[in-house]
Amino acid sequence: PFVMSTKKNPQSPFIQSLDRGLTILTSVALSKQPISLGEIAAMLDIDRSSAFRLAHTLRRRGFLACPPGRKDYVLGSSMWTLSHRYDWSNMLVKIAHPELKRLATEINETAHLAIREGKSALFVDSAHASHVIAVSGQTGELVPLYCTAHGKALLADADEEELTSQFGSGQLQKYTKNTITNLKALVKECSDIKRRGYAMDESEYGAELRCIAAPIRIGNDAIVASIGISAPVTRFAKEQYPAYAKEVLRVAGAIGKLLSIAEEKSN
Amino acid sequence: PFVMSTKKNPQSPFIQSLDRGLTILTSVALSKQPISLGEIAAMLDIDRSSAFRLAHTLRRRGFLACPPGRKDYVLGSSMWTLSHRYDWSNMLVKIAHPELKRLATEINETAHLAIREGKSALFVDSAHASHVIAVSGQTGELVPLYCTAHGKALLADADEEELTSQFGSGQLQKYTKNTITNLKALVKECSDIKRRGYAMDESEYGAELRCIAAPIRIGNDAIVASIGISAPVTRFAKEQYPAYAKEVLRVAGAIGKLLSIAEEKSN
DNA sequence: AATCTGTATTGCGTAATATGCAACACATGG
DNA sequence: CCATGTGTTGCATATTACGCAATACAGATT
Repeated sequence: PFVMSTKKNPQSPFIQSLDRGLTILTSVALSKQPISLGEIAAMLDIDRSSAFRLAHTLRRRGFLACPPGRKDYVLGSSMWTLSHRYDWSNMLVKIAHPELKRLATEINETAHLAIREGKSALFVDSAHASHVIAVSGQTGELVPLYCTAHGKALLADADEEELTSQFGSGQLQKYTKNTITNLKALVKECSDIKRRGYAMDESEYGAELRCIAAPIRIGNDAIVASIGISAPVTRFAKEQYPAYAKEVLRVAGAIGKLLSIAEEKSN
Repeated sequence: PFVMSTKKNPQSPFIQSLDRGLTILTSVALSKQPISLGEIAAMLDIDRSSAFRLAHTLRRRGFLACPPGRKDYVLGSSMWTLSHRYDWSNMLVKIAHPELKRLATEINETAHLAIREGKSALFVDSAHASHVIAVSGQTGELVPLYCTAHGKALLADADEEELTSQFGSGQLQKYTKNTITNLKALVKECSDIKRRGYAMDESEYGAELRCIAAPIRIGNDAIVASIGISAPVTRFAKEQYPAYAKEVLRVAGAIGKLLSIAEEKSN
């Protein structure tokens, strides 16, 4: 039980310096403060000169930048440009659609896929069931975050501070008699959702409409989307929540895992 | 359509394999299609095996991913996570604020900094002049993209296809008698703005308000924000547009350059 | 099925490359 | 002014990543 040998691992050939560069990138991105060369060197346990050359290469390519005047590093513009040029929702839709369809078929109700866009949730895909009376929520529609199942699922990780900065501390707009209008109540609701894993919408935005949604997480961490099913209260009884929750959670987990097929296979 | 600069620069020491990895990352991000190993190898003019090891390392770290079933590469979840965890607007504000203040002082009117958030422009910072009657636009306020100077500046690069997918092909909401409600007209307006470099708001959203704004570009390319000045028509005459434009363009360019201090200094 | 073609993946020797050391530059603060 | 902490560069060495070639695997063609 000693020495972690990065020596012979025939399963995964990896390029040391690239790997180190990516470690730097990750650390800088996750840190709220600019990171100095010394910290980088210490973190990787390498010489300062090596750290400098790596950081310098990242800077040349615009992945890191130095705040004007200072000499430590922050994330550069390339990260912004690249991740914005890339059509994430398209990729999400492509990967998630089969699962979305399976969910809709299994429950036999309309299933939706949503992402966050500013203060709203945006439906980016849906799969309809055989029912004639489909739920209104169309692909492309924007709905408020604080009073829909998808929206609240997307907010699951938000704390009071974040919610306040998003919605202010005043009253929220009331759409139906069930709409949460109080920020404190919203904070509680979010923490419940986070613990429970899924969010419910008891006609809080659209009348006579019930919805259940779960956040889709990358690496069991960052929330990137939500998936759920909606139906008129006439077809979707309160008693069905537990059964539907099970399915929705399973599918949300499955999609999250699919999105994370970044890591190598098994070895 | 890739551009590789193979220029040698003995002054700046850079790590070959890291640089190659970043090139791969960039290419994959900018390509609409998944990229195969062969293409990567050809692009870098290296052996397939080397390309494989680089790509494999990127995949291990989640910067690249393979679409389920397929064996070519798309951008991975790490890029999304990292760039979203990072507080870009905060960095933008920090870097741009001194320039924003100088602009406000020079023109002696309120200057605003905005970013795009979904279908709206979001004011993230402002600098006020000595005038008592300040313009309403407060930091944190959301305004429509298609009928404000900041919004239109942020849309400058959008083509008809993108505008249609954002606003649909129907009529746009009319706020004042000057509001552009026709998509065709908006397309024309955007191309004019792109050519001219700045956008104007002739009381198209708020009555009796004039505004001029210019897009802030990273590397003279991607639009990341907009900067401009606003004032009541009683103080901001049409004749002042050219003079104000000059200042706004200069400041927008300066901020864009500051944001791009990713590259090395002078060498 | 068997073969073939193209691609992904792995082993290995070698040479190029990244590394640590040490010297140098540069700023900050005493 | 020197002291001390950074960031930066030159250089020799061995570690590292490279290309080659062999192997594995998948899809199409016969």
